[in-house]
Amino acid sequence: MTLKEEVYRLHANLCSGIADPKRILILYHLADSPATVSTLTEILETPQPTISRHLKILKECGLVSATRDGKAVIYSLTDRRVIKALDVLRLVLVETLESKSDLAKTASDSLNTKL
Amino acid sequence: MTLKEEVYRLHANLCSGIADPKRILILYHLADSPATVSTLTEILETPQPTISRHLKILKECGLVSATRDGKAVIYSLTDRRVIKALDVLRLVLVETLESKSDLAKTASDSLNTKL
DNA sequence: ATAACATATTCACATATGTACATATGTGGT
DNA sequence: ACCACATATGTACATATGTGAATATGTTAT
Repeated sequence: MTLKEEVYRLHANLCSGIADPKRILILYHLADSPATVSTLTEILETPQPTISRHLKILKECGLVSATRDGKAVIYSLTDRRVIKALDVLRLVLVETLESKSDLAKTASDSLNTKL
Repeated sequence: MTLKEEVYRLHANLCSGIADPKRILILYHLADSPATVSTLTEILETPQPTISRHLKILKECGLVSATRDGKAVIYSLTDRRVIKALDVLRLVLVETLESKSDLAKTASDSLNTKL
């Protein structure tokens, strides 16, 4: 594999880190403020092991970082620019959807307030 | 599924559109200029059916659009902001890698010239 | 050391994804 | 109609990914 291919593979790997609905939700929650696994488990109403595994993936991508505080492990966003990039993609998504279905219309309404 | 979940699912689907090395390469090539399937097949040295499939996925995500010109089908980038977002992610990736391995150093050198 | 809590990992399973090969569809020229 | 070229699709296969249940690891307090 050439260096170029390797770099693009790494880039793809980073992108696959943000290619899951739960992980996007996690990232947006961490954008507001750092949080523990328990907190995210409650907020996302998802089993704790599932949250842990998603966080592990995000950490391996370098998207989040973890610090231990006693029993709890606090996860926080490594770089806020990732959220900026996600917002751009979201906007493009919304504009694409707007020219399609009814769901899109409703979805874009609910999203425009956040962007 | 709630609307919120649905929107995040769609967002994740868009992200998975850019979560493959070959598709990222395709997007960057289309960023330079529109191209046909044949052209991309030659440039990426990848079987034509594979290229067609990747383009289909990118089209379904709304990331590229296709227009037919005689026998050829010309694919082009739908929205350049996607490249902007990818560049941001690439930059974050490079900075993350810089604090890790030797590959990272070389990779970041070769990337810095492009960003 | 033990108990209680927070987080991480293992396993088994279903589903999704990428690929190559062969083949089908579509388009223009003769 | 036929042929040649460009693109798309069907099939089969290997690999990757997400999930829940059970369990393991780590941390603090007593």
